[in-house]
Amino acid sequence: MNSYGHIPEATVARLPSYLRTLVDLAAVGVSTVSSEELAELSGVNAPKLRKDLSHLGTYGTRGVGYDVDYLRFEINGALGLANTRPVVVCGFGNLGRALANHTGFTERGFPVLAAIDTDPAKIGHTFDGVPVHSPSEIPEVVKHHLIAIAVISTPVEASQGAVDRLVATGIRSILNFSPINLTVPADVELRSVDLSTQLQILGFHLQKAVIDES
Amino acid sequence: MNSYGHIPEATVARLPSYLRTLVDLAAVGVSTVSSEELAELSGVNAPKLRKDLSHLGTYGTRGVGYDVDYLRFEINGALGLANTRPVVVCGFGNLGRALANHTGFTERGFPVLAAIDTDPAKIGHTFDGVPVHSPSEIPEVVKHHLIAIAVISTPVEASQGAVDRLVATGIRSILNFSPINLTVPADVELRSVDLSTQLQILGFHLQKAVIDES
DNA sequence: CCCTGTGAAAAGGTTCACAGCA
DNA sequence: TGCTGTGAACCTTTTCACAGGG
Repeated sequence: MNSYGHIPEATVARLPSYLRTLVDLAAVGVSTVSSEELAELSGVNAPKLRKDLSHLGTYGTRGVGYDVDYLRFEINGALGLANTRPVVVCGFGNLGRALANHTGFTERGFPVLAAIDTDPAKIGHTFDGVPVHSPSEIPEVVKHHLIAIAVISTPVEASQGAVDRLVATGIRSILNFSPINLTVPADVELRSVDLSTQLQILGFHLQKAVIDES
Repeated sequence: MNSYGHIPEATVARLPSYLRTLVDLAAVGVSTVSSEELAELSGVNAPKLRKDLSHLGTYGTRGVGYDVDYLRFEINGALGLANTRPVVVCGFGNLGRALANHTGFTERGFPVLAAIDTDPAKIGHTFDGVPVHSPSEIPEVVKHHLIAIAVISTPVEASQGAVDRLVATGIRSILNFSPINLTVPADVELRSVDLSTQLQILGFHLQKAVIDES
């Protein structure tokens, strides 16, 4: 029942990285870690890490550091990972299949329990344990698997339609990989990851480096 | 030779989205667009869009709006997309293959010209036009294809090693998809996209919504 | 003495109202 | 009049220095 006060968005975005580092440390048998070490391994600076953790509570021991298992438990709780969130993948092409197979999803409490695709050759079959359904079956699939989150990996032409169907069945969390700006009601949380956008940002800095040299 | 002054990072991150919208508008035959429309279609508000564009230059016409083709040309130039940047994909598993096939990469000037993998069954073969090489061939591959950017889609255990090899051959732009915090020299730009991090952020807000209701 | 937790300052980003040009 | 471009206010995030408990 801890409500964790108010955690800034920038902090929330970094918590998964800290959690990953803590899991790795625990696997290697480390039981205590300083903010300096944890920050270094997580790719941030120490004051930022401490400020981030201070928003969750005071889980460290002055003069010592943080207990790996305890901090791990607390971040896990803050992120709501105590609960498993079943996921449906919409669009079972190359990317969709890669995502459905992504072990990191299941490992972190986001099992992909079903996929949606329009290809009759795929519908009704199961690939790597993931059953493929037609778009018309979305309501049943969502209800049956208690789906909490939808991943969009359809071609761009199909993504807005898929989102509309999902929203109509009550889905309120969507992770979009198709390169298009989707429209959702205000109470639906949509996060978009455009793979080429990342390359374009890298491209910008490459070019800037050349200009700066001249 | 336009150096574009100094463009804030937050603006750079949004330019690809504006560019995408402009390309779509041009495809539908729209030749002029207001900041209000362009912002709406790009998923931002109008003042933010105008402020972003003001960092590139004054490309609009007061009382009228922006010329779609001209603005598209300018953003393209600002992002350095006038040049093609050949890409190598390291780790040719499910995700690597999906990325290598991703049409958005080639369309936006980032052709995937080669892949690297340790699997002897893949090395020496070509999949969907992408030749697969062994890690030891990285220097030759980079030189031969004038590779500018590397994408990491290896298992976590292999990613730091792959990055080290790439950096040694002179690669200075890396897009990492493996869920681990990689270490690179200060002059190498590393961007990381952890797919499960995005789900965890969605999970956080899901949980918060439940708490807020109580 | 060591390392965490935090207030205060600085930097970066967003919003707004409106000046100014077509 | 209409819509862009921008200075100023506001908010968020980061940084820093150090207070304070083990």
